[in-house]
Amino acid sequence: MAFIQKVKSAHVSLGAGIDIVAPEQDSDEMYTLFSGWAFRYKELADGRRQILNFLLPGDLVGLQASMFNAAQHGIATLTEVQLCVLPRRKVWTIFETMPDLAFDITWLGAREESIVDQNLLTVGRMNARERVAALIIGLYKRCNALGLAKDGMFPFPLNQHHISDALGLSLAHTNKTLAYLRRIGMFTLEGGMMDLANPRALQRMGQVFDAEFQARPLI
Amino acid sequence: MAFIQKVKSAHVSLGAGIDIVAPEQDSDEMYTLFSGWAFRYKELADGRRQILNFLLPGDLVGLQASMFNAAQHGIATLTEVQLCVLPRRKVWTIFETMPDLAFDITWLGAREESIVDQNLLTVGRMNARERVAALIIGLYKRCNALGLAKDGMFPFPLNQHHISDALGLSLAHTNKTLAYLRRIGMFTLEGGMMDLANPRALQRMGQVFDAEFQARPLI
DNA sequence: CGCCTGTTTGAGAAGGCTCAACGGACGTGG
DNA sequence: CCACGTCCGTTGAGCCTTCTCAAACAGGCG
Repeated sequence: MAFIQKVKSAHVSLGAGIDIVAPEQDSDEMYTLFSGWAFRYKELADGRRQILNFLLPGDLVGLQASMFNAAQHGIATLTEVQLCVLPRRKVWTIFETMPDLAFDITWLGAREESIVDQNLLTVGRMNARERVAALIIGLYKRCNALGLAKDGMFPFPLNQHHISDALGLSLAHTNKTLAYLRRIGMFTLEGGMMDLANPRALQRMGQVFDAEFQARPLI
Repeated sequence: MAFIQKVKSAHVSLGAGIDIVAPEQDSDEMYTLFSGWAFRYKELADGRRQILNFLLPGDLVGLQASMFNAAQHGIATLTEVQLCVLPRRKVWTIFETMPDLAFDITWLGAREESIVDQNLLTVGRMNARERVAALIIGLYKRCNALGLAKDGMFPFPLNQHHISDALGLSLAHTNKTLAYLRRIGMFTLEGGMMDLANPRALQRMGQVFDAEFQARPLI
């Protein structure tokens, strides 16, 4: 967030369920997410969709797009969103004149990759219950770090379609798995607020380790 | 590779099947892969392993590790390997004094993430045959770009264990899927060399798009 | 020769998928 | 005010892809 404050320029507001960057699009801007939720995704030709990771306030939007000629993925909003715009050519200016900010950009990129890594482990090697647990607890921890959670409660703007596409499961099976976790009392969800009765138990089920992403001292 | 040449300092050689960075390890160095193959991976407590991506010559090794206090993943060699060492504190020096190289580091990080993105799509949304095809064709294309492939032939140092751990499949099913692809004449494999009879057909099966990773002009 | 690593194959089980239908909440238009 | 469409969540039946478990085989090496 400190990073955002420094580079802040124009704000842009967008509604929920909108594509910020379409797949294959040649976007000319990089953004930073100031408020709201978004997600990155990829699609196959026949429509199968995989959500790569969710973006929360403070995350960089479109770093890849600003490095390559065409984005390899799409980005869409989950809620209303406020973006801080960063014109692409300014990225290079940052590298030239503000090495500490350039370092922050790289750091944010590395952190995002680390999240995608974790998602790949989840999707590749966990069963349905573990996957759902890992997703919920992962988002909970990120909300917690941002001060958006309070004793087990946090905003949860995903629908079951998003969950299944993030976890590589079918919609029907996602629903049944959620029903199971709800039945054994792991959570309740209403009005877009998730309420975790026992985060520790959910964390065990999701096999999530504590990754803190502490910045290293630079020297 | 141009990047490597500029930062080249000490060379290190390692044998095959060795951990460069163990999970959770606090590594003090970043490397760049000069020759040979390696891979990044994550493990669950009970031993299930997911390979995140494969590293070929020119790839950065341990960028995440150099940004965070503890690596969130392990890195191991697949073949004999030559590394160029880059002490961690020198990373900061690069950002301070060589913005173009700093940009290259960020670019390489973004490209690696883009590969992990693709792997997540593959593992999350493709069936076994598509996954194997996507893996083989993906490695083929990377070898091609490095000049390591010649009319459908390229080095393939993975065993079936690596393939199954990269694709989120069981060893047995990986074997049967490979047998199927071999039976219908998609490839032959002997002595660590993969020979693709019909790369186009394999590419269709793997639903792999052409991602070229062209660097954007900086301004 | 025996052992180890890596590959192959089969039988049976099961987790997850597909297809189909239904219900509730909400918004829109007549 | 009601009829209708749409979005989202729910549920059931049956199938099938993939997994687990087990055993056997091939090659390399001490």
